[in-house]
Amino acid sequence: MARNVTDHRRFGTRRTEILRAAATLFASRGFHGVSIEELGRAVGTSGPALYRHFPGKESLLAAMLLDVSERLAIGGRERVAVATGPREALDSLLRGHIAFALEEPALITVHDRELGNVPEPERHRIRRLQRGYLEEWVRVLAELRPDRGPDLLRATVHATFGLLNSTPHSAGELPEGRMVALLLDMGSAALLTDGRAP
Amino acid sequence: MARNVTDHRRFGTRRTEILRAAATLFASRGFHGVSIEELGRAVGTSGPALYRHFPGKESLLAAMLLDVSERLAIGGRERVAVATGPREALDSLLRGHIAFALEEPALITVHDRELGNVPEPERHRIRRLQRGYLEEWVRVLAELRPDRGPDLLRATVHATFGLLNSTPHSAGELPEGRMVALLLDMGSAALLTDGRAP
DNA sequence: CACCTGTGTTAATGATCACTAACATCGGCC
DNA sequence: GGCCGATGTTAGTGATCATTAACACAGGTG
Repeated sequence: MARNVTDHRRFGTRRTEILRAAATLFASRGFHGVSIEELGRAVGTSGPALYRHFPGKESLLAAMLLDVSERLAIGGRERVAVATGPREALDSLLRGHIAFALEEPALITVHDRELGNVPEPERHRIRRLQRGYLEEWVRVLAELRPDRGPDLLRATVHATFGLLNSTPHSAGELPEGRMVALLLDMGSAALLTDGRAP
Repeated sequence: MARNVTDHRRFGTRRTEILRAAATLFASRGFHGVSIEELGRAVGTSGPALYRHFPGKESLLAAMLLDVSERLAIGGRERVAVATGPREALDSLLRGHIAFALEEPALITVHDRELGNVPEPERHRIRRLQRGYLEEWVRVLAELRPDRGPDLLRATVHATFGLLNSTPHSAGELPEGRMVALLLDMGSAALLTDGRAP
């Protein structure tokens, strides 16, 4: 039978709770460094209960990365669609990514460390989503830096992601508002530098 | 008896060979994702042979991270000592870090992911070395940006490390020379931006 | 009330892992 | 030539792990 809305919601809540707990554990000790038993304990059950929600440990990771990648990709597309010009679009992409990285540091960390542990059908989908998100940035940046070729643009965006995603590792160094401002400044500067040293 | 130079060299070579192989394996699958047997196979022996060189898996990781941290810290100190001014010092720090990240992507990756798996006496030493390296950058940057407080400077340098260390993940996108130039540009821009949007 | 579905439990099970034991080989040195 | 230290080997060993089996129980629905 088809599951009704209430069931979907309840199911989703539990699932989400597990994914959230798993994210922080995976982020701090790595996928292979966390046991099913530990994951269960983190949500108040014992290990094997998780198999009611995911067919296996790898599927849990896959679901997590798929969700992150989708949120980033969809968010990016929406922000660009709404913006009135490339400079505004880039600024919005930056703000969105920074907000995400500060709100969900564990997810960001797992997202760019554990792709290799996702089994193959899903890995490909995640890669596609990540690539789509990157290309969204590249398209915007291409309008602002028409002198640069696509490979250079991709590398530029990649490095900027590295900058923005480093937040989890320096968490707590600065109050959130100042961290947002700093990352925005540094990200813009890194993306838009024309190569002439100041 | 004291080991003579030849023995030291041979010993060092084998040890180094193991550490190098371990670095690439740890970088791609994580500390817990690689078995002793695999580590051995990667250097042409079988698993337990490694216990002739390291007392355990964790000690192997500790030796690896200690070595990286030392090389970075010592290299940084030397570069700053030799430079004639802060701008030159910063440029030299950037070039040194970029060269390291491009030459040893696996080491850089393991270096900022696996500290948590190092047992306690060594973990503390590694942290101290990492901190020393960071402070070297902070001291230099403080001279160029006297308006900024130490917390802001630390966060700035941290984010820059994130930018520079992202290279392993975007390897092969650009020929090495252009990658160096790009990272140098982006790093300088990120470190020195004055916050006024261009 | 009977049943089904969602969710949990504890107790295997077989694989894998880090590490140890016992033994082999080989090169240099007295 | 015999010893010894460095470096291997294979065969355990006990722990831990992911996963499965068998069962329990609650809530809603027929």
